Amino acid sequence: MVTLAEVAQHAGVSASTVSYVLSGKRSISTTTRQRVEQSIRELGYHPNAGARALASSRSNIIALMIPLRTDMYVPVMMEIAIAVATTARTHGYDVLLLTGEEGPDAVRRVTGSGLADAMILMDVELEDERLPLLRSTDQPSVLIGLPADTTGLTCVDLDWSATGALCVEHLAGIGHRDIAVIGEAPAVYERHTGFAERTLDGLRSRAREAGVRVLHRPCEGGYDAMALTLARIFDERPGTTGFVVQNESAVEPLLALLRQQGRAVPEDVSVVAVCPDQVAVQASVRLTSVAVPAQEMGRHAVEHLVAKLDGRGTDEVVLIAPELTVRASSGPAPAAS
Amino acid sequence: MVTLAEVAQHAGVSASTVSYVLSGKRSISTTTRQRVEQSIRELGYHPNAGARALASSRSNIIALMIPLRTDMYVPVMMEIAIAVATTARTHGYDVLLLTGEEGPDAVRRVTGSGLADAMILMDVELEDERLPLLRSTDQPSVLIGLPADTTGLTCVDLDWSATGALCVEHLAGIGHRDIAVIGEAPAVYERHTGFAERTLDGLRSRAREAGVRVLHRPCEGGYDAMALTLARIFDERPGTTGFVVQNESAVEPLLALLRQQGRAVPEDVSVVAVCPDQVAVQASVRLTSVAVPAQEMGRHAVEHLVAKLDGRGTDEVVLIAPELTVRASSGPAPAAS
DNA sequence: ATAGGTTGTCGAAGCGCTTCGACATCTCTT
DNA sequence: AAGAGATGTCGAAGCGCTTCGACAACCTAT
Repeated sequence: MVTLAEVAQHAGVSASTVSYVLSGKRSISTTTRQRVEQSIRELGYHPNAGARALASSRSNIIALMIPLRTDMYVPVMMEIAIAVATTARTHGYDVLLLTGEEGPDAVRRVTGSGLADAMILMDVELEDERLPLLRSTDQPSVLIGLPADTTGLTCVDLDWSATGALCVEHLAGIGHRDIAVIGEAPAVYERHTGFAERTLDGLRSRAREAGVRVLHRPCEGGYDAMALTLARIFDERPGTTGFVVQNESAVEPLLALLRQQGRAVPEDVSVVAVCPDQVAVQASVRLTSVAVPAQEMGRHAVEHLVAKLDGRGTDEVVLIAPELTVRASSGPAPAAS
Repeated sequence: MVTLAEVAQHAGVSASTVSYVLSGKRSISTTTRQRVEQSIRELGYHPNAGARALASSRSNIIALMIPLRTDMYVPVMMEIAIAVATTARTHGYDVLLLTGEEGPDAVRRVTGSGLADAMILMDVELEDERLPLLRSTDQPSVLIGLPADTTGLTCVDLDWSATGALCVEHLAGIGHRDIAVIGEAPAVYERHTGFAERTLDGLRSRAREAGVRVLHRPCEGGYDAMALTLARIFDERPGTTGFVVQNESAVEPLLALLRQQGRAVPEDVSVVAVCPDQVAVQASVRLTSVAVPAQEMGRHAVEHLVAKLDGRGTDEVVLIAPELTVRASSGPAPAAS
């Protein structure tokens, strides 16, 4: 293992000079710099992470807490995680993967041990039990998701409320009066996950304004659950012509069941999905959808965090504006018969 | 930030004693141990990760390299990643998330800097460019996936060749003579990803033995691609009655298209999928499938790695035996008409 | 020509921990 | 009763780096 001292010796300078070449925190003459860089290359030197962390009290690691649960759409999580990792690298940080398993203790452990310089939390609940810890520490953090009380926190999220409103707006705008919302699994609501509830709020308040009716039903993914849910919906509101789906694993079942029941999309019923674009275009009907901007969320989170770590940056809530793309699954409501 | 020295002072012992209490590397009297543990708790002490890494040259971090690509089934990756992270924690390790982006350089960086004690590599290609580096370093590593040459490496993987064989066996056993294989996206084969090619090998050699015909077609996921692929298959082999699908995003499109064409599953055609059980049971037809044991792979990988780090453990290739579960998508081949 | 500023380099201290050898006590043997 | 072996504790060295203050050496500007 090559050390700084060896590089220094090889280049004929002192250790501190090598350190300053590496960090750029003091000016170094061009000739010296080049000599040092040459030595670094020749010896294949890599600074030791532990020593660096100890001396500088900076680990250059960002912790990412992802949930264990699988009741949320996994590809979105993954996409965020990957965006976080790659963005972090461009700023010189590595990413430590923490699962929800440890719960709030993980926050304590990471903060206390200096393992990471900062954290990103996913799957935030409205009253998340990690928040008090976060507020009481001076370690920078960013939430992906919005808790009930955001004072003293930095959050990045899609504007779910606006997302819900946008869906209703679109459907109401093309004449639908009875809208059913296929939501996430019941457990998601029971946990009071922010995004699910906020979407619903947005949906409902816009519906009130637009004078349309909304029926919300949580739904586990899969065909059987969807069949049951759908039956109940048409039972209760036979006039339903618009669907909003916020549950990726319910999308395909819904389309298949509608088809099976002889309800044509978009002639008889319209469907708007809240899902990544990739899902929307790969479905059996190209779906009108509001995109979940997973990459953007991950990137934003890291960039805010890095800003904070650099002493720039402030606590703030960044809501990404939703965008609805009209595709083949929505159209004018059929004339009431 | 509480330090070891402060704990020592608080407990009225020397720093080294506290260290030995923590590590258990020397015997400590019960009374002293308790006093120290008490102090640790009272002060809320957490050992500093950097200092520890520096002094012990052990970071207690395992690096996990996951691919960037999204042409493989993401939930499986995620499941492995989560299994790795949770299993690692039970052994006192944290997980560093590396994306494929950096390529082989990431291996150099992590090895050289002592950031991680060991690595787990996913998405292994037959001639993976990271392998030479891995072989030339003494840092323990485990591959999830099988390269062409495994000498000096430890690998964990599903026995894909046996998986392919098993699928054919099942279909041939219930009378199917013409089998079509819907594979992963073409890019996966072009990259020479081990699992895809091995499955195919297993499929083909067993087919030869069983005297059945196999037609393999790579397929991007989604409806349009699947429609095209399916049309070509029936065009070339109208008598096809058995399908093997190794591409989660083609499963549902396939079922929908078959239904649409009036081919009943399993009466007219049988479908065997290679996918996680969850996908198999959530599909519109409960699928006969060979499970991809994602969790098991992740767990195994970590356990082998930890064994190596503890000085136990050897280089070896662990192939997990595939298991086929018969569900509702496969049945006797229709009598030839 | 000289005070005052830059610029580039160095030495040394110290980050918080692990670990080794030393040593003081005990507890058996014989 | 004395030596041998456990057992429990301590002090000190050192892991590889960052960073601070010091100080030459070189510029200006007067």
